[in-house]
Amino acid sequence: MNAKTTTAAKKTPVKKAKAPRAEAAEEDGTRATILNVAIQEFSRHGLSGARIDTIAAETGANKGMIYYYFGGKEGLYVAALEESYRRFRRVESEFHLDDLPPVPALRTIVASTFDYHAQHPEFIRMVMTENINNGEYVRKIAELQQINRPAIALLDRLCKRGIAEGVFRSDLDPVDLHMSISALSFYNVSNQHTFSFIFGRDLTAPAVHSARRDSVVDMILRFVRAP
Amino acid sequence: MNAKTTTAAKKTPVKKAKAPRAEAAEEDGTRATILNVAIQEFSRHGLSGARIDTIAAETGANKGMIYYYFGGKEGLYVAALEESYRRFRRVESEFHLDDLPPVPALRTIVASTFDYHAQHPEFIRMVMTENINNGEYVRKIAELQQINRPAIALLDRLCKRGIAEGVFRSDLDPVDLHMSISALSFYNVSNQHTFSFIFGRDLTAPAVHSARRDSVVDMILRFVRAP
Amino acid sequence: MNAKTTTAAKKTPVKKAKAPRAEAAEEDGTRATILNVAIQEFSRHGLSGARIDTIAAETGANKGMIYYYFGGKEGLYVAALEESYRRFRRVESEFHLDDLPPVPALRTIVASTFDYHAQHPEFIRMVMTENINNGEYVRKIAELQQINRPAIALLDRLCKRGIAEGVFRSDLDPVDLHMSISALSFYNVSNQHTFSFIFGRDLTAPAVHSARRDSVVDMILRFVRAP
Amino acid sequence: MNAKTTTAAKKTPVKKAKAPRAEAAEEDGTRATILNVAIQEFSRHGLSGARIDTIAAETGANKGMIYYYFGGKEGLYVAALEESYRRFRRVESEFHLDDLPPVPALRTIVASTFDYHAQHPEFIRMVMTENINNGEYVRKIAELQQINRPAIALLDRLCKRGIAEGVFRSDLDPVDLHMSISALSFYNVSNQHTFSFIFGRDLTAPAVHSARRDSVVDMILRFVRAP
DNA sequence: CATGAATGAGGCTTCATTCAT
DNA sequence: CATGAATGAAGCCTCATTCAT
Repeated sequence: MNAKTTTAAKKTPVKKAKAPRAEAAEEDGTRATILNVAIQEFSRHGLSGARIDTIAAETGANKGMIYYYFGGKEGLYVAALEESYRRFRRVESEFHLDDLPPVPALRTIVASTFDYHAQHPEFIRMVMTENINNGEYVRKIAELQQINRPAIALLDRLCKRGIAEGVFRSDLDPVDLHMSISALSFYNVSNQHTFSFIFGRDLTAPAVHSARRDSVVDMILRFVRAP
Repeated sequence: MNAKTTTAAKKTPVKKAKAPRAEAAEEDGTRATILNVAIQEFSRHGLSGARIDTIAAETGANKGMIYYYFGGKEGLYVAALEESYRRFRRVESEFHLDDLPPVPALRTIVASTFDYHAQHPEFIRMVMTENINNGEYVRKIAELQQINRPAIALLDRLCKRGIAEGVFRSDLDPVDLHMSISALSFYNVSNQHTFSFIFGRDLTAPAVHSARRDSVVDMILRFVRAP
Repeated sequence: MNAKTTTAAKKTPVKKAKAPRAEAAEEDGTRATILNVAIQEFSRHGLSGARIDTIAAETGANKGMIYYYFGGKEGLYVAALEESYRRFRRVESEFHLDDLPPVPALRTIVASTFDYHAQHPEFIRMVMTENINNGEYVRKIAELQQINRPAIALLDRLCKRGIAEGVFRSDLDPVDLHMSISALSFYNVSNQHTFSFIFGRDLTAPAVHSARRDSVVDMILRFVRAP
Repeated sequence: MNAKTTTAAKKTPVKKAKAPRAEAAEEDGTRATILNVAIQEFSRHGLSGARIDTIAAETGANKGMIYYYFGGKEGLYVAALEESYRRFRRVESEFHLDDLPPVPALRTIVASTFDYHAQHPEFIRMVMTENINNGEYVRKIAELQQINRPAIALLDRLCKRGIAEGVFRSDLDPVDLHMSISALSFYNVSNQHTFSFIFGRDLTAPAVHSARRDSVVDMILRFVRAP
């Protein structure tokens, strides 16, 4: 069900996930190269705008390899989407915030999340693309919930700690909080082109970026603070 | 040049904005019908995923009419994008908040904006699509800044009033505030498919929607409140 | 750029001159077949009148192959034009006139050139077509001057020899002479349809053809003869 | 049989040659304007390359007018072709050479013809185009032979006079002579683009033009001269 | 595994022509 | 006569996919 569930599923044998691949995909090898190039291409142009030819050309490999490893365009897209999420969420497991008091810890999370979004536009664009696709392909990634769980878990622990210490409001919902942090971080990247043009404020300029980050951190902190 | 950035733009007359059309485009007539259908198609599938044939078929008109009125796919896309913005922003001019105190006024703005985003996913998707396109086409819409100005102006007046009355912090930036409101409203629509799947929370469910709206309103109000 | 001067030439690889083709193009293989058919089609209908679909159909190959090998209609046209010149000029290198006295040698050249034009209307028509195109495409053929050099070189040697022997006028210009021979040979083919109709003289009739050839040979010989 | 003999002759009523037009077409009025523009367009791009839209646009009139006056693209093309011939041949009737001795008279004819060709590339291009069309449309112009008769008649009288005076060879054929003069004059215009590029000699440069004219005049005179 | 060649469906666009007013 | 709008056929080109080697 990985590749080729939608269109023209007639003849493809779909040898999925062949080759002794480790879970990490930044390894070398043809398969990994294709995946890296695919993430770039799909994030730049979306699913329909991406070109198999371009991916093959930039990979240096032959087009047949894409079909061999991923079964087709959609299979490759799903793999690229999954890998994007995987890389993006990997960072959260690297936070070690349990030694920090809740407020500085949250401050760190928000600021880091905000920055990390800006540093990974290809992930933001993959997610935008997938939402344009109505999430049709993301549903095929079985492990996706699991991949994203740590992000919520981290906030959950922090909320509990902050509430216990009396510095956070007691009615916080970690998912809701995660959503706010995500929204404020995501938008800055996802809408940067239209926003920049319309309001004449270049969101990638360092000063603008950090002012906005401060504002976002401030907003979140005011939101959670106990009355 | 607005339309026909691609091929053989030499001889095509591309009679843009023909026909005595009023600024409103919800009128009938072939041109208006095409535009309405195009907004649906582009917002559903993006620029590269949209199909001229589909638009023509659903319009009931001949495919050539698209070229007659809009010069080509890109010309039509730009027109659809502009019209989307125009319709979306039209609502703001209908707010009459000067009689309300600043806090209720802002509460109204945020809640309305949040709801209005949810009610107009085709606009959100157009903007997402255009950002996937790196804002390449939005730049061709000369009046866009002007179309969006009232949104800022409204907030600007409100901030000044709230600050004068001592109920808002004195360091508010209307554009920054607008951005936060937009981000929190936008994300709920733009990322609904991935978010729903990953966190198992259907953002379109009325209860979820209004809980989230309350949270967003709350967040904005806490943010602006004078200390 | 050779091929794809029109649309979206961004990503197209346009692998020109692929396949281990020898300089001769009358070989078989898809590429060669397309080229041969294209020469017929373009010479019959000109650039704008030629049909890619017709060429593909007569080739028996898939339409995509034309784009694969030649990048597009214009790329194919340029290749067909170049190949036409190449074939046409190949004959001159097969003359071995150095053993003949100047006058018979020139007589041979003129008569052969005249006949050769009549036997290769597709070349004449390609050249006409290209002149209708203002020579826009011929300029893209880097080797064209080189391809045509032998024709002048042959006449140059002959003129020098004739002058040295005192049988030719001393003020001959080989390029001018070439032009006269070409003009008189070319016109008979290029204008045959209009001329035939207007003056009721079928230039392809053997008797008419050879009478005209004699007249042309005579004209050139009288022109070069030493006083 | 003027317009619409070939394609899609289904429904067109073909109101040919309406409007009280004089034989001359340089008059003003919509019909004449269309014809003038059409000569330019067809001579520039050939029959298949010419665009009805372009002609209409440059005429300033509506496309329907072309159909009204000429029945369609082919009808207009035939009319443009006829008018081109008519204008081109008009000049010959203006020669008054009976007072000149045969040799100067012929010299005048050749030089004038040569120059006149260079001054009327649109005529040369119309004739090229029509030959690419295999003379399919020229046959529909009933008066064409008659239009071209004076050119031969002029030469015929001159040949007879020159022969009678003993200055011309006695075996001259006026049609053959006309053909030689035409060929040498025509080629300089018809093949100028390819020739210029290949041999690096700009045939439109005044010095090149007159040197070539001298050569052509010389060639014809040597050809006719009595032994 | 890897490659170059081939395929076919479908996409965007053009253009001569016609129609209603 | 004149116009703007409409039509439909056909044109060129792209692209995911497959195949033979």
